[in-house]
Formats: sequence, C-alpha cells, structure tokens
Amino acid sequence: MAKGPVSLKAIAAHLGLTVGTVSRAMNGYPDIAKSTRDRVMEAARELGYRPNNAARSLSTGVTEVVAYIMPEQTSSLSEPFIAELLKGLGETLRKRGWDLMVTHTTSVQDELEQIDRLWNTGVVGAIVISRPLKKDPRIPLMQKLGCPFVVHGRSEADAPFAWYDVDGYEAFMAAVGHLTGLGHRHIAFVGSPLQYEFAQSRLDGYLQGLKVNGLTHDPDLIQIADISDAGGERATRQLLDLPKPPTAILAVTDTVALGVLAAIRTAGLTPGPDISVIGYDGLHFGVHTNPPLTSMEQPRAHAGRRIAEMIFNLLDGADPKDVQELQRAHLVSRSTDAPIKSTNTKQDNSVREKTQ
Amino acid sequence: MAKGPVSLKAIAAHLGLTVGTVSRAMNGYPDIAKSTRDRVMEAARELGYRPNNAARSLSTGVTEVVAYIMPEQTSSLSEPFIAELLKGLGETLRKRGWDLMVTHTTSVQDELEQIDRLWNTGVVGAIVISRPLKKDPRIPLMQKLGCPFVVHGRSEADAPFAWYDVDGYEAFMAAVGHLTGLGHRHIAFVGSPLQYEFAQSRLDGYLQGLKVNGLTHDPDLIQIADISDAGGERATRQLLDLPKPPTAILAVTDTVALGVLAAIRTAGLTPGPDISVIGYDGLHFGVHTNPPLTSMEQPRAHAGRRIAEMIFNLLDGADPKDVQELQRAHLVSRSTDAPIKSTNTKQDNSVREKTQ
DNA sequence: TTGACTTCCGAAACCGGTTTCGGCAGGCTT
DNA sequence: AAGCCTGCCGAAACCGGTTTCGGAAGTCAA
Repeated sequence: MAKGPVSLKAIAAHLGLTVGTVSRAMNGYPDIAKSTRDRVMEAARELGYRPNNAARSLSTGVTEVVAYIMPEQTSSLSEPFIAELLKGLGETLRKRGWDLMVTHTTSVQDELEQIDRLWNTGVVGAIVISRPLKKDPRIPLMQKLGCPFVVHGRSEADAPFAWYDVDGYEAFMAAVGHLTGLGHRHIAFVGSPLQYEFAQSRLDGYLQGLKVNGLTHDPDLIQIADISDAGGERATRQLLDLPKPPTAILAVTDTVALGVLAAIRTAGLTPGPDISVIGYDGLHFGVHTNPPLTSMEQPRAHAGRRIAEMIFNLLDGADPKDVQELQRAHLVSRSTDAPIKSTNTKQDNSVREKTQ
Repeated sequence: MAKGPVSLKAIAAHLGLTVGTVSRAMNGYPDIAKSTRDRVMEAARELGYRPNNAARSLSTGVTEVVAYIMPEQTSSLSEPFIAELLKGLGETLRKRGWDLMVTHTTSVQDELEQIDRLWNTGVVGAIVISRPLKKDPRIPLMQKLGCPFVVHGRSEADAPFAWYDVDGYEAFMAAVGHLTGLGHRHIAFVGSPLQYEFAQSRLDGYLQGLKVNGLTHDPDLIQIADISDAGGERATRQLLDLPKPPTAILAVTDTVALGVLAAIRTAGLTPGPDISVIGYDGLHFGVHTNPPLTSMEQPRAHAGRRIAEMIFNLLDGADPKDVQELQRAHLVSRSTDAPIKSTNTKQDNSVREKTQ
C-alpha cells in the first residue's frame, strides 16, 4: 500500500478518467459534472492524494514559499525577537498553504546573491527582509527582479515598496519626554551604526525629544555601539567616564540595554535610582535583569501575522504603496526608570578633565 | 535583458545545441567533448543561467530542502537556543546547496500531518525534529515514510535512527556532585513534564547523583513545571514552603531557572549565598540575570552544524545506527552556586506545617 | 428531422529540467 | 577497402501536474 505518494494518475486510473479531467475537477473548473467532481474528491480523500509540489510549481510558475532573510550579525540576545516574528509569519502563511524558509547570509554581497538565487531558481515566491539600511541595495534588487517582498522596517528608495514598521522616532521622543518628566536633563543615547535606518530614526527621535523639551544637545552624550550587550557596555563606560555623566541613558535596543545595566552596576551604581535606563523592544527577559529593565515595547507577535498578510495582499495584486503599516511602541515601566536623585547636581567624578 | 531567469533552452539556442546536450555538459557526463563543455560553461556564466528548482526536483525526485519542526510550546525565553541551532543548520546546509525550512505546528496531530505533507508533497527532502517525547509518534512515522531525518535528542524506538544529543543524565549527575562538594545535602529538582525524554533523563541523572553521593531521595524535593519562567517560579514557591526547604535547586533548563531565581528573590532570599541554583543550557543571558546564573552549558553552535552533516551522511547512504552523537555539557560557574551557609541547619520558616 | 447549443470529458501541449537510446562521423585495425 | 570502435551529439521519453482546445454525446427548438 504505502508505496510513495498518490499521484493524479493513480486517481485517474482508479476512476477511469484522464489526469486532465481529474485535475480540473479538483481545481473547480466549471466544465466538470458535479457527479464526477464528487467521485474525484472522494477518491482523492480515500487514496490519500498528495499533489506533487514541484510539478505544480513548475506548471503554474509560482512557488508557495516565502524566504525570511535572517539579519546578519544578530547577537544571541536579540533572537527572541526574531523567533516570535518567525512564528507569527509561519503560522499565518500556513493558513493559505504557504511555507516559510529561512536563510542565513554572511555578507551584503552574499545576501544579494541569495536573493537573486532564491527568486530566480524559483525556490521561493516572495521574500521578507528585516532591519534595512538607510540605502539598502536589496530593495532595488527585488524590485528589479519583480519579486514580491515586504520589508520589516523602513528605508529610502526611489519607488514605493511594502513595509511594516514600528515608529522608533516617536518612541524615543516619548522616552525622552518620560525622562524629563522625571526630572532628568542630562540624557544620553546609546545607539547603533547609522547605516541602519532604525538606528538613525531612533537617534532622530532622541534629538527631537531633547528639542521639544528644551534640552540642549550634547554630542558627548551620544555613543554608537555594536548591537550587543558588549557594545552597550563599552559605550556606557565611555559615558560614565565623562566629566559630567548622564543621569539617564536611552538604549537603542534591549540587547544593548543589558550592557548598559552591566556597566552601571560595575561602576558601583544601581540602574534606576542612580541612573535611569530605558531600552527598546520590550523583550520578556527584561523582567529578569538586574534590576528589571524598563523598555519601549513593540507589538511583536502582531508583526509576523501582519507581514504575512501583507505578502498575500501583494500576491493578490495590491499596489505596494498601499501595503505599508506603522505601529507604535509603548512604555512598559519596570525598575530602571526613576526620578532624578536630588543630590545629583554634585558629581564625585566630575573632577576628571574632559580629555578629548 | 533582464527578462526572467535564463533556462537551459536559452543556452542551447545561444550555442546551437539541444537542451539535453547542455544539461549533460553541465552535469559532467563523459559523452561530451571538452571543447563544448567549456563553451556551455562559459555561456551559462555569461548569460547568468539559473536552473529551475522545481524542474530539477520534479525530474530527479529529490528536493534539496530540510524542514525543521519547531518545538511547540517554546517560551520566548528558550528561543535563543533554537535560533543558534537554526543558524548552524542553515549555514552548513547551504554549503551543499540545500535550504532550510521551518514549520510551526499547533498540536501533535498537526505535527504528524505536517510531516506527512512536507515529505509526500515533495516540499522537503529531509526533516529535523527537536525535543522528542519518550515515545514519539513522529519517529515511526518518518521511518514508515522513508524520509531521512535526524532527531535532536534521544527517544525510545523499535528501529535505530539518527540523533544528536547532549548527555543530560551525566550533566545532572555532575551538577549534584558539584553541589554536594559545596556541602549541600538537601538538593531539589525543578523538572518538566516527563513525557519528554530530556526531562526524564535529567531527572534520572539527578536521582543517580543523589545516590552516588549517598543522599536520600526526598519526593517533596522534586517539582514538575512548565518549561517557562512562570513554571519555574510556581514550582520554587512550593519548594520554599516546605517545612525543610532545599539549600540548592537544580533547574531542568535555564528558562525554568529564571523563575527559580525570581521566586527566591521574592522570598527575600538571594540566590547563591542563601540557595544555590544551577540551570541547564548555558544561555548567554544568564550573565545578565540577578544574580548571574550558574548553568550546565551545552555546545549549541556545534549542534546545528553536526545535525546538518548527519543529514548529508544519511543522504550519502549511511546507516542511521551509525549516525548518532552524544556530546557532554560542562559547568559554567557564575554566581548562583555557593557553599552551603553554616547557619543553615536552623530554618526560620520551618515552623510551618507540611500541608499536603 | 435537422441545426444550433450545451454539457462534459479526452487529447495533447507545456513548464524546465534529467536521462536513456540511437546513430552519424571519423579514425583505427586487418 | 571493408569492418569496427569510439567520440560525440540529437531525439525523445519522462517527472506530475495545469490549461487549452476540440469533439462526442445529449438537449432543445424550429
């Protein structure tokens, strides 16, 4: 019995029909008698028919698979974020019979090569990328290829494209507002390399937040770090060595914020009471850090679902410029945001000279 | 120019050959003149030939994709583990031209259905599953289907199969040994549901560790919890409410250990000095917990690579019984393992009666 | 009864590769 | 010079579906 998957031919033979007729019956063509359609459906169910994917794909020209290009350089700490995205993506795709593929790349060049390969060999029928650069070569490439795609994040591009993003600009503006409300006037920003669009917009939001709250912009309070806890730690050491260290630090991601917390603790201070820290992402493990991390939470489970739906919209013929969605982050206050210390004007380590 | 992918036919036309000849030239058949083979290769490179995947798959009957079945019920905290595995898997598969697909399932029934579908429709050519049950229906199913597969973890089965695992039994035995060396005699175990093979073997290792160290086995010190921080927290509350609470707790995973730490802190105690805690997995975020978590680390980056290689071994005809690998975990000591407190014999909360 | 019109299915081309088979041309032997 | 062997390529079947086209039956009206 169980000798490989059952083909159309098997059903046709079983019923005394031709494969063409069986195929049309299963695909709802109107030129098939109701009675034979029922017989075909019944036989398919009974025999356990499994349509060969390669054959369908070859014949129709579409492949019901979307590729998710893994952001390179993802620290293990940022993975929960991606895993939740993948879950939402995968489950929603599945509802329309699509599957999800993941691809790890080693460089920008490799990334372009993979996109070209995945699309042109017909391995996938659509692509999702995350964390775009301000000028991201992948976007014009996919546009040229004619491959349906959704970008998780925004980017500059000549032609409009489909994207899903959370408003980091607004979030960091709000975070600055929250901290000024707590009395902070000396707020630092630990960011990541500015070729990433998200890094730039969060920095811009921080700067705008300073402006609307009447604070002056001190370049020393801006540090650019790797997207990792180690990066955040290095950057924070720089900030703490300043003649006049910040009383609050905004971190571009929760991963970076972990390093910020570590550096503060290492300096003998306690995050929150001594120096406020706010991260971004709202990752769950923030409740287990020392102390629990205040963060700007973004709707993560939602992201994967929506991106999958956007893919289907594109496939159904929607104009990319109509397939764009901007969500908002909101503050989840745990233990690292606190009012400024009253004794804060005097700084022990302000005797040190500014060396640069 | 850029009008869709270049097919064999295009090359054949360009060179005045037939597709069959071009195909054989590219696949190294001996009946092709060296000169024409060179011409074909050159033309393929020049025109940017992209073999259609569906056509190849249909013709050869193999699909160069492996599916990774996502363990259901993965808390967001355990995701770093999976992400690292996927990375190793994906990168190693890519070296031989294979791609990686991920599938999220909603139930055991759905899982079996997905495996059947993925294999019988030819969407994938091999499968990897994680975290098997002691008696896992997926294994006999894949054996019946004839689908090459590797199990990440061990399981009971009639016929031998390929697996990669880390010795949890030995690890928990060693952990108990480490704690007794620190003077602990009252060691608890927070485990997960015993239908999972890994849960059972880690529990067995714990029990064996007690035995070889001459400790008696107290059933009250064994708690079974969900694989999550919340589960670990609930279980630990039970332990702390005991007339004679443990002086050390072994957690079945780092995720669970996070909850253990939280419960201990909530009770006004500090993990390490007051109660030792050892987790399992060695996840990096353990350095950021309060306090940093001691854990049994397993070689994670290695796992993905090896599993991919094992897939290829299977594909190359290896006998599944020869494709099995057992790795060891080793203790990474951070701050939650400490000598037992000398004042420990007297317990403040031991006045409470045992209620169950 | 004949013509037009449906209804319904078979036949066949096609998607883009892989692989088997057969035969032409040239060089070799005897 | 006939026969044979080898090197090399074209022709065609095949994988398992999808889709177009044409025609055989049946229906109905004139």
